[in-house]
Amino acid sequence: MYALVDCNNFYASCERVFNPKMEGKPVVVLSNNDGCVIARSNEAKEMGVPMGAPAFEYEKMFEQNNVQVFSSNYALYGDLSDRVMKVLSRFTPNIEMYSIDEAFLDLSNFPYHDLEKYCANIRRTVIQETGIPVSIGAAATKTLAKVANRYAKKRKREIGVHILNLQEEINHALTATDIEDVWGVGGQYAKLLKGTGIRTAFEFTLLQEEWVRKNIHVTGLKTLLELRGVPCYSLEQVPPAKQGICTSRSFGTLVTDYTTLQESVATFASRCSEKLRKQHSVAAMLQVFVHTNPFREQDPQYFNSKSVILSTPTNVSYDMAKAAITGLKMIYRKGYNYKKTGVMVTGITPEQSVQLSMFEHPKFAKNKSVMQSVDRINKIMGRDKVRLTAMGFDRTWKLRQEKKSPCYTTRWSDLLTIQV
DNA sequence: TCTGGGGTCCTAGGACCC
DNA sequence: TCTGGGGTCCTAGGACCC
Repeated sequence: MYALVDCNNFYASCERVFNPKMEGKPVVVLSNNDGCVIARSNEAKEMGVPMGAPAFEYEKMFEQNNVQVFSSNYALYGDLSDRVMKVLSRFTPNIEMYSIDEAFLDLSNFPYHDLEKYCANIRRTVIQETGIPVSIGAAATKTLAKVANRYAKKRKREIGVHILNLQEEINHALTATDIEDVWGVGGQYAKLLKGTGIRTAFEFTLLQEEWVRKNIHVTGLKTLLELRGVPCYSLEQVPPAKQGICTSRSFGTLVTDYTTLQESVATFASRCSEKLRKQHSVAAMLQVFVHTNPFREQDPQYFNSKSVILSTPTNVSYDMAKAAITGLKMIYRKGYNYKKTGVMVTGITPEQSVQLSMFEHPKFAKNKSVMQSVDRINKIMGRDKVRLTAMGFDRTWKLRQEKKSPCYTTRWSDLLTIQV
């Protein structure tokens, strides 16, 4: 049996932990740049705020209904996520941290008649020790555990736990699940399936395997089998090494000049290098992209990207920033309002197994110790305390974040004070 | 009239997830 | 005026190899 533990309305719940006045009130959290709604409390959902809603369209509605609005605070969410995962790890050694707010637990070794109690205990402990409410669904496959979790969240809100074990119960839950709510079925396939008369997860399980294989490919077939109780996905306790790493941002204001774009691109390249060093790997290729704002239809639009091959795979900030700037120079065009740039690195391999370039003088040891020192200083003194000049110092392109809550758990100056 | 067979690697595009 | 960011997998097609 797999259990899926999913934090309820995670970002919204995080905002409430240190601000209990918001209990029972509508809360929404916005994406970077305060752009879209990416998390909603139940109250906000019930008021009809859709996922992904542009914040500016709902500004009045938020005001009229006293909705608490927050910019996203990833330092806070990341830290609370770690705490939740730590609590879960006490209940089983076999855990897969699937996303910032979800974990699969392998409960195969637990006697089946205790499962409901055991899950209820997990749920109680998490909320008591972290303040984050969770829902738990358990079943024989991951996809069915997802179904069970959704069922627990929607129909058993008070209990918050649902176990799918008997075929009768499974069929009932599958019938109550719309096809577009199945894990692995997105908008496009849901449309296709509805076109052929399939509306629920249960109806989907009755389809022929060949048809699914042909029209929704092997991923669809795996979903079908998982819903029938045949496990196709196992627990991934050790996250596989990343194949690509990307850092990109939309700008708070539109950018037209080359220098500012270059500063942003150098910053993102440096950030990618940090991420690579953190996982002890190097990248062989770097891609830089720029684009204008597609929502401003009156503006001339420009999307472009350029790949740069790194002669020797690297994770050294200045090498990568240099490559990114080389690429940017090739695609920069005057006369556009740029909205977003980004840097992506691929061809990722372990640091220890780098193939040296035939024509380059090996200066690995030196670069490595410089980077290690920079990382160490920045860890103690704060991000970008030591930085590349190319990154600039003004950050005129920075994010808009007007409603960010304090970093209650990761910054001394933001520590909550209580007056008695 | 006829034109081999069996591969790999890379990229782009489309689907999906949170 | 204002519309996020970071990933995965699969397939098809082209270029290449012997």
